[in-house]
Amino acid sequence: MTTKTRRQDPQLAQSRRLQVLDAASDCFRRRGYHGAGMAEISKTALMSPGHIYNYFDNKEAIIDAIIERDMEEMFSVFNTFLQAEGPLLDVMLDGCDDGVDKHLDVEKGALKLEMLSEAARNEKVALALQANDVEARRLMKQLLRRDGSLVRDLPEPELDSRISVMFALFGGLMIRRVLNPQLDRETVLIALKPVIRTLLSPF
Amino acid sequence: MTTKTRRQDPQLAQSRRLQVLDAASDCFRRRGYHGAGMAEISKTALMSPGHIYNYFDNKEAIIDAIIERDMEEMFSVFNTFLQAEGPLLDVMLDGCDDGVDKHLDVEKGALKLEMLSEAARNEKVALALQANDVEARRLMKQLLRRDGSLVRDLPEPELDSRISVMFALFGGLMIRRVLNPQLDRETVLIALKPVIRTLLSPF
Amino acid sequence: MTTKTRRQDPQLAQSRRLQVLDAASDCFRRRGYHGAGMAEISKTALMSPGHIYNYFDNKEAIIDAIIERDMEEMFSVFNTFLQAEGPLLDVMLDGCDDGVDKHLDVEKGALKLEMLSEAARNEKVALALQANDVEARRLMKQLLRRDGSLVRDLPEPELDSRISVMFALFGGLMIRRVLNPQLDRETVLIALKPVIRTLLSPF
Amino acid sequence: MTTKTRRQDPQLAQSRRLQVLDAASDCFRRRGYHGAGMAEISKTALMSPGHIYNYFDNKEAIIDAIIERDMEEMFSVFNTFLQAEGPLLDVMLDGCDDGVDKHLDVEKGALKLEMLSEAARNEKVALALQANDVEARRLMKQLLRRDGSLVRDLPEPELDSRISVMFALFGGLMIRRVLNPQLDRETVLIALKPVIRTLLSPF
DNA sequence: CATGAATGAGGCTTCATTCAT
DNA sequence: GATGAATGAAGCCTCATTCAT
Repeated sequence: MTTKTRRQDPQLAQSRRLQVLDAASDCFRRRGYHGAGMAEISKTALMSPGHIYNYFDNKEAIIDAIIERDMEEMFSVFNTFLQAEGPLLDVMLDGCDDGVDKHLDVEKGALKLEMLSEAARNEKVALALQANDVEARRLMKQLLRRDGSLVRDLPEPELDSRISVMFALFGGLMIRRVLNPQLDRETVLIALKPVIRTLLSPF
Repeated sequence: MTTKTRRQDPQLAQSRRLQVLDAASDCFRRRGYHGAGMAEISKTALMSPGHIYNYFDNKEAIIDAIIERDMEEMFSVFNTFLQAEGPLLDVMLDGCDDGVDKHLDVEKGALKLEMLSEAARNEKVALALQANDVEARRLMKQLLRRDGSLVRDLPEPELDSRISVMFALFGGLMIRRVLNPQLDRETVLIALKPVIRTLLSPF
Repeated sequence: MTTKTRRQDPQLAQSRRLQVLDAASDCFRRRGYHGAGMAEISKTALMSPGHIYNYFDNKEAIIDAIIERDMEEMFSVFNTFLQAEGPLLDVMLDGCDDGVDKHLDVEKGALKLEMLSEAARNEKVALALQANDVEARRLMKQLLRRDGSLVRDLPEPELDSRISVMFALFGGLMIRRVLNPQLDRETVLIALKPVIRTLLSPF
Repeated sequence: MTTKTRRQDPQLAQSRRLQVLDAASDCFRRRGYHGAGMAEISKTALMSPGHIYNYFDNKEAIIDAIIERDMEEMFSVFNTFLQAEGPLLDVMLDGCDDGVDKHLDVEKGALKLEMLSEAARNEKVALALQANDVEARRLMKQLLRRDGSLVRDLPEPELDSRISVMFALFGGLMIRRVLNPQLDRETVLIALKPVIRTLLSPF
């Protein structure tokens, strides 16, 4: 039934790719990109090392794919915001809780940090992440310029700054989590919301 | 000249250690912890690979020492703030420029990110960084509680939150730099200063 | 149509074998025995990798079969000579042009050299090639002993020597081609024909 | 005594390089370039695999060095001829015996064939061998043009042809040896010398 | 104190071969 | 008969670490 036939099944191929991606994400998170060996990844993926190379050209292609997957996930989050009704400030403040949760997630954070530090020495990874970020900033700006935003008429550079600071804030939470594992969502939110309010209102 | 005894010159030993630390910082910055080999470090330090092991047990011990040194540097920054006169808000807003500069520095950032992602999988590194952070938060709180602070009388959790958010903000700048290399200090400051003002004033 | 029985069609089997042999010859020529993978061969043969193993036990069996086929081809060349009329010297000199062409052919040469160097370490290949050579020398001697040969009455060892030298000469052309790709047929023939004349006349 | 000191000893380095070269020649001969693994080479060289890479960038660099070594050996042979007195024909006929011996040497031949077939698919190896051959032909032509040569005044293309044929002849002996291991020097010489005489005299 | 030659485990990747379908 | 997904041993190479000098 589920396994109809094995002959050139794109369904299967896709599922195998995901298997590898999941396993690799896991391993990179736990051991880092360099620390995780293909052997471990293949074992985690319940697949022979050699077979992984039917789906990915090499180890780097795997992290590339992981980044791409991340991108898609992020876009969907932005889409949620873009489709939300009402004043932007409220929408964003409501979204804060989830945003903090996501960025305090220790597992996701470790993987993201791993990719970021890999980017510092791996041109290709850097470019992928940067392309991703360009898009994220574009979507964010769209959000800030839409109806119901208190900052929709501010000049470009000021929006750029607000976006950078806001992104820094959330990105920085991943770092906080590593440096201060006790940090919890509620604590963060106390000061975070006022800051978000500042960033989404004219100064 | 100074103590001509041949055996164990602690002066020399210390200088040799620093030589290695400087070289290693440089290499880790450029190539990352895993990317930098002992061979390269030893060449940069003008010292044989073997000899490095007279000062450090292994590669990991080197990054531990670098972290420790980083800590000391950070404390001196805090001391500057603690000794500054006048209303805290002004002191901090003045300090912002330097703070942004430091956290946008691409080289330092790369090394820091490297250490952070190493922390995710290396208990010892994690503990060192966390200990450092505990101290940093303690010093920061001291700052917020001192005379001339508009938030000195706020309850503990609220201060904790403000500190975490502020730290996240600056830490996040390192990430921004990787994801958006064009980002410059002036742009960041536009929105950053209002945010700092928010964080240092009662809501 | 021909014998519609589904099971074991020797006709088809034979054609499949040839398909593989042609593909493999091609691949070995281009990439060498070790350089050509079964994947490439199977793609060239328009056949799945697994299916090849229905016709050949393993990769080595393929090169064995190729050698065998080469042998047959060579015999047919000799037969042409054996059936030619007229004084041997003339026949051979006429055949020279084709012989040079064949041995300067870069593709065939690459494959032959491949097999020769494989022979140096692969007993089975060596024996096949040697058996082939024994037969070639036998046919050559038949040629030299026939009517119209100026050397037909010379003692055995002398004929053996002439044969060996002549074979060395043509074999060596394959090597020349690798070492001196500019070498062309006309140039070779200038000195080759006098040498052949020497070899086919009493000293 | 022999081991004066280990500090940066170019003597030692050279001897280590040769150790590797000898071992690799041996292994390539026995197993072929692809068949011989670095592990086997390192074991044969009594040296760890890793250490080999202190002397050679990679496996290919080893075969390059072997080819270079071969070149030098060949040049010294030509020098012997160039320095010999008397009519060229006599010099060469005298040199024949050694030449045949060398080209019938089964070990050297296997290695040479290996390199030749590797050249068919490895550009760099091919270029090295070809450069070598250009030089060999140049030296040979020098020989044919010198005093005491019966062919010194022949036109260029005719000399080129004679050289190519002569080189083919000797190169072909390596092949003969593989295909006909019984072949011995004396047998070859019977017909070889008249051929050489033909090649070194006007037709 | 200092060197750098030497080691060898382990990393990524390839590829001949198998087998369920 | 035929497929191609899957295996895993083995290949080349790197690099942290050791040790004789």
